[in-house]
Amino acid sequence: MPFVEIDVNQTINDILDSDAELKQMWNESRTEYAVLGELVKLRKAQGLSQVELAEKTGNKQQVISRIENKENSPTLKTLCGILDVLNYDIQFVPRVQV
Amino acid sequence: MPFVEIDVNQTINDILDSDAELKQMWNESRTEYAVLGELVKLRKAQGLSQVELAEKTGNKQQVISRIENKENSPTLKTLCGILDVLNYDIQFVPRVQV
DNA sequence: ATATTGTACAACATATATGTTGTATTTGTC
DNA sequence: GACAAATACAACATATATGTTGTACAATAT
Repeated sequence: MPFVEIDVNQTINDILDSDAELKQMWNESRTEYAVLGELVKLRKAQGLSQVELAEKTGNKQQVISRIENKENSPTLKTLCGILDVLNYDIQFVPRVQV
Repeated sequence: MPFVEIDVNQTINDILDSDAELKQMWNESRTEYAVLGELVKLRKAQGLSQVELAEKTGNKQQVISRIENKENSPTLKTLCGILDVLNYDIQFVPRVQV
């Protein structure tokens, strides 16, 4: 099969523009998913497994997994517990133009 | 009654140092409470009432109240919904020395 | 004083996050 | 392939966030 170049973002935008309801769902979860993606990066950057992180935060590996896989939306309490272990803080910053 | 100068932080530290269990609770909620405090500031800075913010986010005024008063720990979904309305993003930053 | 607005509180139902246990699947290494 | 570690999945119980309605309380303005 020959290579086919696609612009993923453009493709996503096309799809979203064709479905208002889907677009709303997308926008509603964009911020949250970005945060969770960062969280996974932080854990891996510190060489921690889900099991290790779970032990340090007093959670279960399964809980970490569900959060990282966006199956659950963690409470701020849980999120802060994780960030405490990773030695990170949360900051609110004015949104920049997308 | 004459003025009595006290160092609030020192007083808090003294109390916490005398009760290990209390100290743990304090540390566990410090990060979360700081975040929620910022959230209230952002809302007020934009001149929004709890009712207005609730309408814009699709939540109830009572929910906003419980979050701001630290009675509930909001889900990341709820938090991001609020920040979307306030036009703010979440950033993780390495913790600085307290 | 009355009215209005903003916020807090209370009780209960529902939705969802977490706890728990067990296991399956993936990934990497030998 | 065999093995171990890491991660994902599944089912169920419990804890807690949110939805909902009603109301109380505080502050402010008229």
